[in-house]
Amino acid sequence: MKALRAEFYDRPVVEAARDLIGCIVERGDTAGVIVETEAYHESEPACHAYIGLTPRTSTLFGEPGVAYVYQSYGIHALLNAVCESEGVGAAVLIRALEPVKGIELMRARRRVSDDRELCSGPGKLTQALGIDLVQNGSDLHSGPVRIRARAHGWRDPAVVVGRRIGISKAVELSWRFCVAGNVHVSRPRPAAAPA
DNA sequence: CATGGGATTGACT
DNA sequence: GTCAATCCCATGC
Repeated sequence: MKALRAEFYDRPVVEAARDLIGCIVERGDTAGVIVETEAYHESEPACHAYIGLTPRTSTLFGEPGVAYVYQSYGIHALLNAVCESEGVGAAVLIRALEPVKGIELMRARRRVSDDRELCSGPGKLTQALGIDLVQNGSDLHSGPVRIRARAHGWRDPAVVVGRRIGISKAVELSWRFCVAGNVHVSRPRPAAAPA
């Protein structure tokens, strides 16, 4: 299982968001399969890069294949994968994982009784994997946070497309991608894929 | 330097 | 369903 190279991320961010579904995020002894993503691009106002290059957004405008980690609501760290060419502000928000490795450690960090609560949200999964602002700007190919290619059984996942969550601008864009019917997707869960 | 707004979560009614 | 927690950073005086 190989970590994804920078070329994977150096293309339209919506394509990368769709194709990251089924890939694996690994951090130390913990790992999970990506089951939910959202795309953000400097051309639309919901993206942090919309305002232009600032100290906060400099990671977004940097090299593709790098982690953009920022603090939300003062409490949560949110993990993104920087996409498109250097100089273009775009990233994929990792919104949910299906835990596959280090589940005991995740339980200890999250302190929840239901395993569906371990990684079913962007702030939950960073807590479960021990990701914080220190990892902002780190390389997703060499670690400490790595994203690996799809494993067997995830080569062609059923993906549901919908509107992004928790934003007030550019809500009409259908840039959210979820694995159909997966219980580890965050709420609100999208409708099942049409037959 | 002071202010205000979140790409959320968890506790509570 | 409602709502507070809590802090980085962009903006404005």
